[in-house]
Amino acid sequence: MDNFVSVFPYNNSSSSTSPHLSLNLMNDYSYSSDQNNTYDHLEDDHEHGLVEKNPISSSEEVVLDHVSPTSSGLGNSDGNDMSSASGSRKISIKKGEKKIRKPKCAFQTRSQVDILDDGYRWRKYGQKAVKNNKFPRSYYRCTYQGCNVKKQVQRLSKDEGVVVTTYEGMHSHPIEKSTDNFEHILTQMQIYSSC
DNA sequence: CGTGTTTGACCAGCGC
DNA sequence: GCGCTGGTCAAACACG
Repeated sequence: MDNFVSVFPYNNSSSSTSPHLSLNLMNDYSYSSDQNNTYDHLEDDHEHGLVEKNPISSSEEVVLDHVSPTSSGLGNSDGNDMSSASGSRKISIKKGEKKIRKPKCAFQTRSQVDILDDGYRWRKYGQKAVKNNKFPRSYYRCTYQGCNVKKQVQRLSKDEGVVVTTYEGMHSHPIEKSTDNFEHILTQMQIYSSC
């Protein structure tokens, strides 16, 4: 099966497959554990006018959700401090020091498959059942040496056709295999967002 | 044999 | 303090 991926706009009004490509990008670095439906709020954000439209070309459209990133973005995203080869799992956070959350980019795609072939090589390192969602969330990490980009993939239970992909970090290396559409999308993500 | 997946366990944060 | 939840680890396993 080949990866049919149609990225769709948030407005469900145009749920019929539109010929043009539209990407919904959410800069989401601040969700916490009380956010049961992690991404449900994003639709609301869309209505709150947080969306910038950045028409890239005649055939593609990027819809950005900007949630005021604290840091200046993922410019130094290769500094994913999570990966300590020394066995300590979590980041140790000093007292009184606020937890630094990595900016995340999340976007929804309407896809038959969960895994988007974005040209990078990913290794799955976990899967968890998510509250209020009958589909599990999968955790992937880029296998490129020194690249600690992570992504989470989750299918919405209220719309099984929708896959939410959350990227954390930015790749410090070129795409390994070219996939035209996604390469474009990722490039735009890196340009237009601070993710 | 190298690479990727599965899955149970572990840990930390948060709310009550 | 306790339980719930999300995120990660790592051993076992599968596959080309």
